[in-house]
Amino acid sequence: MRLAMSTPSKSIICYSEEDNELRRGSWSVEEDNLLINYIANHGEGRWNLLAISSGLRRTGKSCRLRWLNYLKPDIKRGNLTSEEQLLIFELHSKWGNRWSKIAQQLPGRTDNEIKNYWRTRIQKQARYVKFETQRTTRFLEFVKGLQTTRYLLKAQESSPSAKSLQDQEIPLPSDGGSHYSSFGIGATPKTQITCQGGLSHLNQHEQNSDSVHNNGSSISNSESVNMQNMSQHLGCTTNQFQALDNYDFGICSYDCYNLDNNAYDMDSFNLTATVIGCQISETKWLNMESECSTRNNDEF
DNA sequence: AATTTGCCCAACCGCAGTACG
DNA sequence: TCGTACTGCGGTTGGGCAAAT
Repeated sequence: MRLAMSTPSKSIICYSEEDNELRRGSWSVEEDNLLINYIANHGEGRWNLLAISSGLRRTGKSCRLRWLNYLKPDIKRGNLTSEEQLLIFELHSKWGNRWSKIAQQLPGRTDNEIKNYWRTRIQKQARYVKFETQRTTRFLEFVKGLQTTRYLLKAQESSPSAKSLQDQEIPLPSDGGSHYSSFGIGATPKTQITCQGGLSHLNQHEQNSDSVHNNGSSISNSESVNMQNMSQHLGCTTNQFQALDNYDFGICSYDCYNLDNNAYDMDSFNLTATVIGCQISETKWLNMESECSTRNNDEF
């Protein structure tokens, strides 16, 4: 027989006194007191014996966990300080998900607490990076579109009989232009209008570039895209856009921090690092938490 | 005011290592 | 040496709560 039981923090489902089945879920105040008193008299350890002898209808594992993560007198409560957070980052960069080892370096903090902290912060971080990744992917698609446009221009130059560019249907990257419209560029059936903003830029570029760089196969460093122009297309300020280049989502910055050993949603980190290859400082990492939630609210 | 969504965190689960008979 | 029990660890789940809609 099961019944709902309330505790100071949450209601739980547990088993009634009539049966002898093990209890699960949240601990009651009475159970806590029982455990505290038992350990005060007999000490920690031998958890299975403790579970039986104390009269608690819990597993030894459950008793141990309750004691180590909650009842132990030296456990610290409250938010992690900035120093503790930085220490966690530093230790995690060294040891990865060795939570208990990390917790040993933070007196009063449990491995469970650190693990939870890491998980929630990393999830936020992953969402942030996904946002930037999407934006960056659109940017790269846009650049590819410019390359295609330039290729067609070259083709036109070498073939006087070719149709004028304004009359041509310019192939668009992947989904046929949705990326462009997502930049805030007018998405019209005449997709060349979409590309014209880039064309004027490219034409100017080509005047300044040598023939090697203008073979249509790549965009060289000297042909770096006009940042102001691109940031407008991307729907962000130039500073925001340039800031992307200052992020390194942990792959090699932060003490050669390696995200591959993280079990959480790290795909986006690696992807972004591959695409952007930029840098982020420690303080940016910490501060991005708030920025992330703001952006998510604004953009999604 | 009601409902939904997301965050936080306590607790559980499964596995691996160790101790012991 | 082997089997079993115990312990510890990392990953995951689920409920409460507050903010957002």
